[in-house]
Amino acid sequence: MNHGKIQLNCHTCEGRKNGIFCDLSHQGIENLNVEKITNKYKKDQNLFVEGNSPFGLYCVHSGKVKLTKTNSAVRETIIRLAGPGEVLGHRSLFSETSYSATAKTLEDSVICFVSKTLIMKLIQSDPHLCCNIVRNISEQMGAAENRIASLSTKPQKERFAEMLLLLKEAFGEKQDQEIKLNIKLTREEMGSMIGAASENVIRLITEFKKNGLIAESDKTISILNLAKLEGLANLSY
Amino acid sequence: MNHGKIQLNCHTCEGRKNGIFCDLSHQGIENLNVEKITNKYKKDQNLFVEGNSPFGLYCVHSGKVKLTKTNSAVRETIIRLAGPGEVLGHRSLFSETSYSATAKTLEDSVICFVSKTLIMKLIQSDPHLCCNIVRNISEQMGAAENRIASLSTKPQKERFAEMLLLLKEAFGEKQDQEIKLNIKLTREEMGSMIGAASENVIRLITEFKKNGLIAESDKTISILNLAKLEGLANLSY
DNA sequence: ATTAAAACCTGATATTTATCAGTGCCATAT
DNA sequence: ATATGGCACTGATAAATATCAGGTTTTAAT
Repeated sequence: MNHGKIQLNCHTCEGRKNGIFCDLSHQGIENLNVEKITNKYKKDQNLFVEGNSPFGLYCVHSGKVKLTKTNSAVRETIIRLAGPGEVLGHRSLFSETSYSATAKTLEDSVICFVSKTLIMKLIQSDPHLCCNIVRNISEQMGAAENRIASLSTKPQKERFAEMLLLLKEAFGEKQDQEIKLNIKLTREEMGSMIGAASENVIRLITEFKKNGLIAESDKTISILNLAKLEGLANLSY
Repeated sequence: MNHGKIQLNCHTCEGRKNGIFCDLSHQGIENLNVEKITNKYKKDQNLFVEGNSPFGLYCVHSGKVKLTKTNSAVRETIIRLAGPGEVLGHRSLFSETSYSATAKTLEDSVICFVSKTLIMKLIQSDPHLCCNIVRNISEQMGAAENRIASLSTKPQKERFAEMLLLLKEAFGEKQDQEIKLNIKLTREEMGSMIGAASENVIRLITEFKKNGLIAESDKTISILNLAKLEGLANLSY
């Protein structure tokens, strides 16, 4: 087991270059680099919990995180999945409310913490950052609106096909003829992404496999027939 | 009929004081005041249409607007309702995509247009504005997440009760013992807010009336028994 | 005032989806 | 090696929801 501290360099961090810190000044990146706190998380650890008060944001370096809401104490809903380069917890940080969701690692991950104080300091010195945050949240808002429309109007099968396509956008890796979705989710978790009981997800997976749309090995789904899947998803965007 | 131009003063505009322009500098407000373009809209007019490119944002002075998405060419989904003081179109403006929804007036309205150029100029001179926009979108994102969770896990009746409570927050006016929801929506529109067929909305309204939860006069719903309604909505926030 | 269109309503039925019960598989801890 | 718990799977049934068909009322236009 490795108990050693991890040293990450924000200047060269690949994830940073696509995220909200992409066009920070050299000095800003240096501040980030010095003040950020990097931690290793095992699978199934919480970064933060619904109801708690935010004191900074989290930046995924490696690994994957799910954001969930536990509605009415019963079924959980996955609000978002975040992979390398993505930022978590900024929404609650700026709306000045407590966390509206719980963040939990889906696999062993390395994640940096950036304090609220530092964020505010960075925004002062580098106003661009704020615009990037607006852009980031705006894009997530767009995704959320699409999901609301899907949940409101589409049947489960279409939503499931759509989910596979979204996973492809975020975690897809082209391999020969097929596209491997590089993320491991239980049937239950997939269900909580599209508002379906896990039993129904199982049935849909069985059906899609039978029809040659997808395959699965080592808990990982691959898309075999993208065109057909897109047809099934009945996309409008 | 009144063809005259409307003169609105941003300095004294009540709506502005709760919105993203709330703590703009005096000079910033003056720029807004001079450059904004004010228009009257009849009921059912479009401000912008899904797929078009944004060139500014819209600020509701009076009246009400619905933001809808027409998924898969069939059923429409209401993404959001906006009343006086609320801003529309900023999401697409900043994510630099085309409009993902259509904005249409629900009643005769007066709405100001603010060009993208001016917004960017204001952000330059008054960086606070950007933070307010972040806060604004963050709050909307929170609402969107709640809706996703509701649609995913709650039955129609709960979602309908929840919708009435949200309408109360946005448009409720206390009158004696009851709370009047100052907005006129068709059964169809209410259905497209909660992902339900209009027939089912009709049945729910009938049921709620019978149970003394709500009343209706002149197409306007009033909440008679708030506590009972909150119980039915099974809120988690 | 008359007509047309839109919205509202109701019951019956079909479809979708959830729930329940039971089984087997597989990883992992003892 | 074997128990154990979690996950995957399957079929049957129940419940929720959509759709359809037929009305009535309301609203708006001529």
